[in-house]
Amino acid sequence: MSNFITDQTFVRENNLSYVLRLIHARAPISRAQLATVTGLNKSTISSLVDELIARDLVHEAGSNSSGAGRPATMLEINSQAGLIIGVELGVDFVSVAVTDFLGKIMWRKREDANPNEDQQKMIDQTLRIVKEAMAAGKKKNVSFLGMGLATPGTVDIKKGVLIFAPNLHWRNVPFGKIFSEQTKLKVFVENDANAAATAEHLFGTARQSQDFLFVFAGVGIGGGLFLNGKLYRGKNGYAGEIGHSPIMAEPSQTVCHCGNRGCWETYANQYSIIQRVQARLEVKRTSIVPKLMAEQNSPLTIPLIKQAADAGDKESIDSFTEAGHAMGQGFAGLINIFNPEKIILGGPLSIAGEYLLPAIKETMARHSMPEIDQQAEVLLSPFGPDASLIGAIAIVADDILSISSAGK
Amino acid sequence: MSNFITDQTFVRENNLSYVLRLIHARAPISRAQLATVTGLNKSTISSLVDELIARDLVHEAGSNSSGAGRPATMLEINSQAGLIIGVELGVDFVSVAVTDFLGKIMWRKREDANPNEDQQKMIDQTLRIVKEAMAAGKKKNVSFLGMGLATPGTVDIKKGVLIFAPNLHWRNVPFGKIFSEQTKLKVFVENDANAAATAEHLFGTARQSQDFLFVFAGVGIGGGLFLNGKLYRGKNGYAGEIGHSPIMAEPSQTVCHCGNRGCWETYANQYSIIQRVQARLEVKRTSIVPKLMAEQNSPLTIPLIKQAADAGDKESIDSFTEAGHAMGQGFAGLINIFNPEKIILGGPLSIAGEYLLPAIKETMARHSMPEIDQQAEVLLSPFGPDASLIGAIAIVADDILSISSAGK
DNA sequence: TAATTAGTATGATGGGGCAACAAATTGATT
DNA sequence: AATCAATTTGTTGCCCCATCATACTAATTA
Repeated sequence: MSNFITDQTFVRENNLSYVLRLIHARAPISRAQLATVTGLNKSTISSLVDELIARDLVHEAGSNSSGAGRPATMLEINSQAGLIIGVELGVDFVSVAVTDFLGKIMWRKREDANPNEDQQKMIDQTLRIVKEAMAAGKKKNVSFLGMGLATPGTVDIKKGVLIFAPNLHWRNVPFGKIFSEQTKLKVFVENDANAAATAEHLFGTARQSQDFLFVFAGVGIGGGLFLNGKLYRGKNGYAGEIGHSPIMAEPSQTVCHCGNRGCWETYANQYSIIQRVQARLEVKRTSIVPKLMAEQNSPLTIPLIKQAADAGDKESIDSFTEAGHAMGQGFAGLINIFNPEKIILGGPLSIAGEYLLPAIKETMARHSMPEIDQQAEVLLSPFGPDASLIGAIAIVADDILSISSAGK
Repeated sequence: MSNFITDQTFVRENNLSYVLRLIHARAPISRAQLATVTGLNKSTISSLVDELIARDLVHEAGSNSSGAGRPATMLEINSQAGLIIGVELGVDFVSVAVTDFLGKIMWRKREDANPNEDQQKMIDQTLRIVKEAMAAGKKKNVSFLGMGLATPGTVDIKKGVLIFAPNLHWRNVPFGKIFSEQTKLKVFVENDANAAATAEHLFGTARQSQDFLFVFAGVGIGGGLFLNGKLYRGKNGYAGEIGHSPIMAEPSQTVCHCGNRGCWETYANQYSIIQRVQARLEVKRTSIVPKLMAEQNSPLTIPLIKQAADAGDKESIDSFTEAGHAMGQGFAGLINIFNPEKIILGGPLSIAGEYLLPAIKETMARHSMPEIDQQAEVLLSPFGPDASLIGAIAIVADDILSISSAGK
């Protein structure tokens, strides 16, 4: 306690937010149950709920008579409180989605993109899709609550500026300003892994968790650290660069794009898997991978390897398993450091979760302290490769659930 | 915001605590300055300060007239608020200290001990020294505020029970119960690295820091994680086992006592340094280390190697440097993950800080992402090998600074 | 003596707590 | 079938006590 000054306004907003989040996490729930769970007086709960209903964030939804006594009026989040636009700027694509307040997708679109070509072009492309999304949303008679944008790299969330995205080769892009001017919406910008972690907390497998890690595996490996019940960002918002911890998974050490050797992510990112498959193909010719590539006129990609693995291709399965072991080594280190309730794997690589997870768990168990390992659950994100897109939605929803627009 | 319910009592206690900590960190300070810094109304500050003075935690200390206007009455912590007993249970020693409320040592004693021999014997030994300490403290006319105990291993701080200390081979020791029965004091039990981190936050080099790491280097390497302004303990209080992250510092991988190979601490703990010196001695005979060992009739220890290094002994200096590089590799990983304001090195090994630090910084810079590294400061704990002993004091002081005895 | 800064006193506003009450149901009794 | 007690839900009115705003007193300098 005691990192900030409080007053009665804080008490009110804090309790409003607490109750609102409880309803979000445990709906349907009655006023009486809320009073029991929070320890607040029944009359206080009534007053808080009245205000939430007046704000159109909550509504009553029938009554529930179980046993003797007056039946309870159940409360739930008003999914029609407004629409949310989420944008994920990936390394080679743009995804946009429109959801209701509960994260249910109403509309979505994904386009390939090339950030290396021209920054302005990619921003224009994104703007165009966002405007399509808004047009689609306007057909419902509900207003927009805001827009969220998730991107790899470090972000100044207060200013809404992307500071530096190594994989995009972008620096100092004022996304918040650009998109709020064009959409007239409140725009939130967040790191992709942090956004995904928020999505798990609000909509996914970490709704009750205070301490969990989200591992975003794709071109690189990024981490969203949810600690003591909130995102941990570190001094400058750089926290979570878990991919660059030095580990030794194999004798040969690939040079990481960060310039070092032995970075964990060089053994476990999507490129490492493609390389593993390529290396196997040179030795062994029975794999169905070349055939699939020819049929689909496609380069060697993770979805294609996954497809091959599903068809029983040993080279593909083995490559995933190998990468899974490398991942597990990193997970072990994380578990020793954080003693989290959960580690959730998401991002593009997570589509191969069924092949990665057993290897991850095996190596993790071998390399982490037994007392800690027994406590930690490893899970696949229910949002898979869309984790950060849903994350972009989640950071908007989270702001509203916080009540106080001043944040913190 | 919004991890807990609040009410007016919370507001009062929180603000009392906030103001008390401000006075602790920035004394001497006036009411007017407190009002400016906190943003609270002048009358509110007056009321809070009155209560702190009534509780004997703060007192007025002269006035300070700078420029025009009525001179300010300066406030400071009442160092005579009471005495604190701190106990550090090390792997092969027991240290006890008595300090005033500001952590100033009034009395201290250290004895060798052997935890492998007999747990009860070591507890009895500790109790004996604690009673000596209390007798010494009673000569002043001030009462005791409480007792803190720092120990390696995982701790249930609510119950005051040591859950498991691998280095001591102890399990489920109810220190809180044992010592509070014998001393009639409120007893706090905490992990050694967490305690040391608290000491840095209250009395040391991290008084203004919200996000910093304490690295306790000795028999093992443990970490105290101070994140978002408070200690992070993880799901079961196991967080901070940073020593068991798998890294590759050298080709040969020593087996760690945790059973794995390649753990960071096996390359950087005190035993690794002793081994490095021993290996060098076999090759080269000019070192003064054997002479020192003979003169002092001492085995090869870190203090002895430090002594040799101070006398210019190349083998000793090189051994420290080599271990420093291994440490730096681990530090780099930590900085990438946490983006902390500071990393503070303490514990037995820190007496060789002047030899370790340059190597640490060099390797750290090479293995961490440049943007992050430039932000992180690496420091030696001002308490050196006593970091956890002062930490035991600090956890008692911290509880009092929290005002609310219900904690949180 | 005016200007300036420090600290205090008083009443206002509005949080949550408490206790009595009203509302809506079940189920046993008549 | 009608009634009444028991039970649970939710509301109302009053209280306590946070901080705030304002006006005040206090102590210094120029």
